[in-house]
Amino acid sequence: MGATKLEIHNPFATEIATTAKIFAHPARVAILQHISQQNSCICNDLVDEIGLAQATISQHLKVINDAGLLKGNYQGKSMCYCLNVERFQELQELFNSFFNTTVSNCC
Amino acid sequence: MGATKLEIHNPFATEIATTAKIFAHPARVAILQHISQQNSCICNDLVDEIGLAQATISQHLKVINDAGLLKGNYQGKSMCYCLNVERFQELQELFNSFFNTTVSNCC
DNA sequence: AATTAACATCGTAATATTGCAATATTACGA
DNA sequence: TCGTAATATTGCAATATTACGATGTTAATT
Repeated sequence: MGATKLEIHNPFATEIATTAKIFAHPARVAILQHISQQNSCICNDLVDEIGLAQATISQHLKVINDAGLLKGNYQGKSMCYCLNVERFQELQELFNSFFNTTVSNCC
Repeated sequence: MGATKLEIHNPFATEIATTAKIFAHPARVAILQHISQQNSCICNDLVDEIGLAQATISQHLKVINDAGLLKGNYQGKSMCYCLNVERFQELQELFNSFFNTTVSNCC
């Protein structure tokens, strides 16, 4: 008991929830904001900027990356974390389709 | 260790994350969808519809209500859970302001 | 007043998430 | 190739979330 009963919910609800989870932590939102504001690709200063340990930042980046929200150069010392704008807009549209189909019918 | 370090993040990131958490569970998304699709105010069939125990549904409703997303009649046998559309649209705009200010500058 | 319907709340168990130290791994430069 | 910088992964510990049974609350009905 206690675990999320994912399987019982409809696919759209599950998709919205899964997407929302990406943004459900301030560190991940801050990371996305920071990557967006950077003119340079070298984003190894996220640790200083966000104020969490390197392992923790790396973990959050993995969540963001697994969602398909990053692209760029992932090799060596000068890594590059850039926003995958196409994917980001996809998620925005997904949210908007949820918001726009959810209306009030009573009261 | 392990707890979310909420206080270290910027207010906007925290606000986005807090809002995202509301939608970060499929049951809550499904509840919002169902309330939206109902023509009647009497929403006591959520338990049958969603497939979770009454206590669990009530708990999720509390999260949704605490976010200001519900309005209606909360007394006695004929309760009414209706969507507070104004608040819902506020949250949509909050998300969109995040999406629209987060862009890609490199790669 | 007692009953009942419809929820809310409490207590607790199960699971998920977050955070970090320690330890890989990877690629570049000397 | 050796050292180093930059990041990923692993292995916990701490905390948060989810779920439900049991019980409390509230208002309409009998």
